[in-house]
Amino acid sequence: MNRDQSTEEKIKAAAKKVFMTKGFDGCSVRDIAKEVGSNVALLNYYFRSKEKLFELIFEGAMSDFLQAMIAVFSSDLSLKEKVEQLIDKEFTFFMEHPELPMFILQSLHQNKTDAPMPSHFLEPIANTGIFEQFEKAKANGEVRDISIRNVTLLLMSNVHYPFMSKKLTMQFHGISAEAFDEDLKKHKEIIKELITNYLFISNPKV
Amino acid sequence: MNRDQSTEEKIKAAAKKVFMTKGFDGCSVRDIAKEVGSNVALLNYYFRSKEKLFELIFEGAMSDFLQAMIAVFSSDLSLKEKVEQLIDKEFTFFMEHPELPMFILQSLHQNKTDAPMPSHFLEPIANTGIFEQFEKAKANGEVRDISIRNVTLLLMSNVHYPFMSKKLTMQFHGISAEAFDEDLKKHKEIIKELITNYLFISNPKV
DNA sequence: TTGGTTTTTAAACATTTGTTTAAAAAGAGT
DNA sequence: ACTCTTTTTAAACAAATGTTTAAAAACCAA
Repeated sequence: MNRDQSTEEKIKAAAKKVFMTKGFDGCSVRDIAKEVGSNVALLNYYFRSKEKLFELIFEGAMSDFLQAMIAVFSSDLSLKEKVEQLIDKEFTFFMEHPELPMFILQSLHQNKTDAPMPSHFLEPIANTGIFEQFEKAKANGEVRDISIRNVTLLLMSNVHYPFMSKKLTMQFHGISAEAFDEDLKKHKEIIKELITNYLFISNPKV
Repeated sequence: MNRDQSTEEKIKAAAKKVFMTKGFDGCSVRDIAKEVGSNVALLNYYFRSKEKLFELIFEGAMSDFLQAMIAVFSSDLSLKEKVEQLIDKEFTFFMEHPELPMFILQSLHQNKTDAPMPSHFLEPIANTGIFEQFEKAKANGEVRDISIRNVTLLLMSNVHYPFMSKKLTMQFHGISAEAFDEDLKKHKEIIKELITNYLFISNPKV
């Protein structure tokens, strides 16, 4: 049957690279074929169309996007530790995949994937029990009275946006990519302190 | 010479609308012409090409983007008041132009405008004296020891991202647009408290 | 080798793309 | 009315687009 699994994978890798940097509308199937080093027809041989190929890449990206979250949430830590770990893990993850946040938001923005987010993305998160843990902590008075949705917005804003704003920020301040990466590290520490300080009621240890 | 100034303006308005929602790559000049209700040739008659028209729209958007900032910074307020006002003003501004942050970042991301940010965008901000005011407040001990670049990143993250993440957040939590807008308002209040609390050293008034 | 299947290719396809051309329509001054 | 300029249009252009076709190449079992 098969022997060379790598062709299909090569195409997916190339498609991911091209879609990520140029977006669905910003590239042609020939761009992807050139990246693969082969013919356009091959893409439609393995995947049925540009759209189908894109949906595959998008779903993979979305999956990656949520992985770090699930890994942290399903661990056996206190809420505060989870928040701190989440920020750390997401930052190291996005350091290696800095295009991801922009790709996800841009794709959703242009209705490039019309379907509502499939439940197999969201259920694993709910199944970690993070929501219950949060509500309990709120009832206990460990955590400020704030909705989980606002916590999410707060976290995502401070974790995703910096990676999306790289070019804007570099131009705005006239700094190099290296200087920006330094700012990123600093930002991570800032928001860790800032967010935990805000969310968690300081309980006098003594 | 002229009599009907409105044709050129109509095209610009249509182009703005279409470019904002679909992006440069996501639309054709015929889409814009249809929005205007006229011929494609007319676009190239007034503006020389799709790219030229886009650059015009982009510059206008970038200008709007920075207006609120300049207005607040050049006022005669304390730093803390300026931060609070900035958050308020930007939120009300983006409530009316929710597509702007995504449009700006997406355009920069795809090098759709290769040129570095022109100085006529940045100089007005520097000219408000906001940087000096900030450094002085830091020296006075009113403000935490943090770089202006990190303050900017913090503010932009929490002000811009929410408007970009609307679809993601709505799908993520399975909520309506109205519910999301409520979350937005709450978010604004949260970050006002959160950021000012973090930045400004509480000085005992008594 | 032979025959049959899978993979890869070059070429063609019908549309759509941004832009240009040339003519028609509208305006303005006389 | 007439002329000259400005504005608008329909049509055409070459190039690029996503997709399909049909044949070549590579592979594998006999």
